Formats: sequence, C-alpha cells, structure tokens
Amino acid sequence: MTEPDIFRALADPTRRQMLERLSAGERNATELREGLAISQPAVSQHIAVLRGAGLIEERKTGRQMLYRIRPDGLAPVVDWLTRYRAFWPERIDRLKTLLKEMDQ
Amino acid sequence: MTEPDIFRALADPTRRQMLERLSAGERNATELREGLAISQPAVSQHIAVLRGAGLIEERKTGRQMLYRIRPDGLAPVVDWLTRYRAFWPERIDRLKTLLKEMDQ
DNA sequence: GTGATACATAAGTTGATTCTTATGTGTTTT
DNA sequence: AAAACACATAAGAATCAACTTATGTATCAC
Repeated sequence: MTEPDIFRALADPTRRQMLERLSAGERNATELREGLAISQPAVSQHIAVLRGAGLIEERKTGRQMLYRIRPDGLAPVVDWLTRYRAFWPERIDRLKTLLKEMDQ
Repeated sequence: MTEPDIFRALADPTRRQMLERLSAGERNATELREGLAISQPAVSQHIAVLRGAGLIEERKTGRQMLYRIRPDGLAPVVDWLTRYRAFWPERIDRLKTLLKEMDQ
C-alpha cells in the first residue's frame, strides 16, 4: 500500500477496468471477471494486486467475496498529482467547476 | 500519449523521480541522470517513454536537450481520478483549500 | 455425505520491461 | 581537423509481470 505499489497496480488496463466496475458498487470475483477473456485465477491475482496496493477491500459473504473500492486508496495519487498542479492550469478550472457543483 | 501509456510510464519509480526533478524546472539528460545508478542509455530510454506518454517535451540547445514537463500531460490522469472522486471525500477538502489559496 | 460453486494459491511458461555494452550522430572545444 | 561531450539507437541479457493449468479450502444445494 505504498506509492510504488499503487502506480504499478494502476498500470494494468485490466485492473483499471476492474476498478471502474467497482466504482458502480460492490462486486464479487465472478462479476469482476465478466467480459474479460482471462482465467479465474488471473482475476484472483489482479484482485490481490489491487488489494496489496490498498485500492480495494472486501467482505466475505457465504462462499463469495464482495469487493469494493477502498475510499482512501487513491489518496496517494491525488497527493502526488497535486505536486504537479502548476502544470495543469486548465484542468484546475474543471475541478473548480466540479467542486462548485458538489457544494450544491 | 494514450491513457494506458501514461499509467505505464508512471509505474516506474525512476521515471517518477525524473518527473519530480523536472517539476522544479528544465533539466538536460545528464542532470536527470544525477544520483541515479543507471547508465546514460537507460536514462535516454526512460526519457523516450515519458515523451511517448506525452508527459514531457524538449528543446534542443546546442548539443544538449532541455526537457520539461508538458503542461497538459497529466490531464488524463486528473480526468481519470475525478471519476473516483466519490471515494476520496477527505482529499476533496484539501483540494478545496488548495484552490482557495491559489485564488489569492 | 456428495457434488457443485466461489475463490485462492502453487508452479511453470511466455512476453514485456529494464538494463547493459557497443556504436552512431551532431555540436563544441582546442 | 581531432578530441571531447551530449545524447540517441541497436542488440542482447536479465528481471519482472501476467498468464496458464492444476490443485486446495470453504460454503452451499441436494
């Protein structure tokens, strides 16, 4: 769950896709696999990487595991990004707009 | 300079270190190498990856190349991150504070 | 209890990444 | 013009990441 782990975890498109799926809510491993042309163990291994990076957490329900995004997992990325804020002046505006919307 | 390229480029600690160095201003390849226990070609190769991801740009000055962060290079990461904003409520506050500071 | 289901772990293979040394191109110095 | 410097590119070696098949553990359905 250190910074290098997180960037490594995010480097893989399959794992980003899984995160995307989880952003809509809890999913089990089988659901996370849907549409991905990879084996079940491969999914388990990706999950282990995401978990090791602190990006997801899980709860056991019967024989399945329900995975969800760990709320603060992306914080190190946000922190890292803010160090480069001077270089994305344009995007700042978008964020401002976004934050305003969220205030309402 | 597609999203996968960017995440892949950021996955390497050496390249993040180089970016960090560039965040302080323009550097040539030799300066980027300082303190890194890798060969000169290795540095050139890392530079090529960062460049391919659209994260840096350069200008030629005599026999040296001066590299700098490409202002909008990290935009895709910012965009990607905002899709997960619901999951970092705490960091939002930091950003708000940050943006307020920048307004002054 | 037996069989099926959901997931994890082990071990090995393959392909991608990162490094090295060797060499090439262009620029500056003497 | 020759030597030194700054960097890039090529080719090959070593390491790492992602996948596979095989197998293990726990839970559920019958």
